[in-house]
Amino acid sequence: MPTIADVAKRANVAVSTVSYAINGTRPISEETRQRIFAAMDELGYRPNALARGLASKRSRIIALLFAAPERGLGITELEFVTSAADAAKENGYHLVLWSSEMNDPEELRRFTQQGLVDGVVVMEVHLDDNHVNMLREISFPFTMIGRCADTDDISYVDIHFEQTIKEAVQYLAELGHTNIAFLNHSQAEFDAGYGPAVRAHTRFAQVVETMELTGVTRFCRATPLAGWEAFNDLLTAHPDLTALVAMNDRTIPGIMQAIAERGWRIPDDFSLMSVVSSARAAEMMVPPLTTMDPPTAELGRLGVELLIQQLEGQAQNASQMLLPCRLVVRDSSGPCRRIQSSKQVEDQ
Amino acid sequence: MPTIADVAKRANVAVSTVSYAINGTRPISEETRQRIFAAMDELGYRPNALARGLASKRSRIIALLFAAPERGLGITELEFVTSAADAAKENGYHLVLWSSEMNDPEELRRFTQQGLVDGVVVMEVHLDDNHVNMLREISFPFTMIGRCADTDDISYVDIHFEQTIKEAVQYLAELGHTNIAFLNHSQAEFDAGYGPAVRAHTRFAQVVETMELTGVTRFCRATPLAGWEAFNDLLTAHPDLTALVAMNDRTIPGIMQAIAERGWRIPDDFSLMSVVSSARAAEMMVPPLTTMDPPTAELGRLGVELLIQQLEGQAQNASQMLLPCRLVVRDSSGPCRRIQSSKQVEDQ
DNA sequence: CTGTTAGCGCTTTCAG
DNA sequence: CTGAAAGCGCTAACAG
Repeated sequence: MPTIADVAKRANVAVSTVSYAINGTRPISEETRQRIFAAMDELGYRPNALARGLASKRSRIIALLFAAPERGLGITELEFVTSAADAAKENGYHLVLWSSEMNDPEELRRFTQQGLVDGVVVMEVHLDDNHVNMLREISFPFTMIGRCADTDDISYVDIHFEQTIKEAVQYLAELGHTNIAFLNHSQAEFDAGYGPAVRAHTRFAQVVETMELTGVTRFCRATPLAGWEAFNDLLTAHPDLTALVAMNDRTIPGIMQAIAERGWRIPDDFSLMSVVSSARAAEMMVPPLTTMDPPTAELGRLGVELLIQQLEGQAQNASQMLLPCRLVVRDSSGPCRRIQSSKQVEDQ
Repeated sequence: MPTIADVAKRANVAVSTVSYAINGTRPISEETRQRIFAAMDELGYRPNALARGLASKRSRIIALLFAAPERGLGITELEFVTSAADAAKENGYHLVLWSSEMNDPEELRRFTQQGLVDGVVVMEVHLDDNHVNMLREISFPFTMIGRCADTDDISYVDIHFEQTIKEAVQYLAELGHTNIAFLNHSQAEFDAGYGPAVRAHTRFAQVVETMELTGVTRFCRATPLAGWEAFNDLLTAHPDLTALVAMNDRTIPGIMQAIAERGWRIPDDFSLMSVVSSARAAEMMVPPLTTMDPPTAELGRLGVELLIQQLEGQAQNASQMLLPCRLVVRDSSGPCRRIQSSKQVEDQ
């Protein structure tokens, strides 16, 4: 493997000149530039990433703090990873995965202190987040996909949950639904201050109140069985429900089954939709699920791009962006005939 | 950030002694060892990964070549990534993601020549694989999750497709099915020499022949719609089919719908199962899908562990392992009543 | 058992 | 516009 010295020798220049030519850090006459690049080509030279990083104190490596959520990883998380990796590569960075059951923030500190990475992108952020607190304390550069409660001076991208929940409820209301259930993440995740769970919870209550609808909320673990139980509980307590909004599509098969067991049809007798749910999952359902599709690829990409901007000093102050989910109407939602017809019965 | 020199000074030893103490490369008297580690603790010293790598010519970083398959990424791929990351961390390595639309193997060469990573784990391997050929040509250390046609001197872990297909067919045969369809990956993937598609194809033909069953094979893209079409085509041409084995669970919802549209019930009128399909996906179906569950976590873990063994010279020769999938009977498979009853009609 | 020192391959002052 | 040389922080001979 040829080194920069080999290139310098062959081009009849000093190593520093080669370095400047490569990095464009200093003007180089066109002629010597040509000579240098010719030499590099002929030798098949590639700068050594480690040496470069050691000397410049910038490794051009960033880490994705890839913490598995309590509910397990899904396609959404996968898309963060792939889009983050692509974005890093396009910007000339490498992406390392810090797959942490690092629930110990000390481990995160040790990792950052190895000098391997220039910054980290944190995902699965809680309102009061150990990892975020750690990084802040040691002033290590980072951005979030998601956000904690106190976001002063931190760059992040997150889903606009407030708007997402509102649009979902509004959509159902326009179809004529007035009794709507909201199936959140698990109680454990809510209690742990998991951002999406908390924000959506609060927002749903606000929205139904403002719109003068009847809303009921329930927590639910991310399994079909939990969905089945939750649905039956909800309908026992609130038989007038005609629609349900779920935070997690993993509950949906159980819900669909519970609906089928009542002899009901979707969406004629009951409407179902999921928020922050990947199109891929939605299209695996029968019938395909109406969802608010999250911009997963953009979130992953922006997470790393904001970090890189910050590392390269192009960012004066923190950029904070909230991205909307997009309503995609598929076949699981529509006007409700069940309650309408029973109302007609009452009216007679 | 303290350096090794600071530690040496504080412990009253030479830097090399500190280095040897850290790496255990040379015997150190217990007393000085103590002094050194005390000094490290007091200073909060962390060895610099870049410097260490540069000096030792071993970065302790490996890459996962994370090529997106034509059919898109699924939970199986996600599990490779997370288990690979965990395994790397447990062995003191970092894992970088080389998310390649690197269909250009030259890009892979450039990446390896940067001296950043000690080796790479390749996934989504084709029988004649550009990436593998490239790595071989430049003698860069690597292992495969999957395998190419010529595996001389290459370590790999792969699913034992031959056994998996056989067990799946055997299971269905024991339930009394004699007319069985096999829904492979897409024609494009087969033609590209994608290992699983080719091996499963060949094996299915063998197995039905040996067992004196009637088998029909069809390629199918990884979407519910393609599954729907494929199923209808198959049953038009072969009305006696009573069971289907699918290579990709993304086709299943379409198949289930097609079955429902005929007024048939699963599994009474038709049995369905998927091979090399994650439990997570299987449990999202209604009814839950019988599958041959692949050992995804082991595959990811072994992929990196074999690589690390090779890098650390503990591997004399290539280790090649084939792991079985595990039959998990859920609710989509059983004896067929449809054909039995029509046979009875004939018998009368 | 421990110390000295020459690199690893590059960046970046400092000097011209 | 270009060179010389001093590191970056660590490992691994080499020398005792």
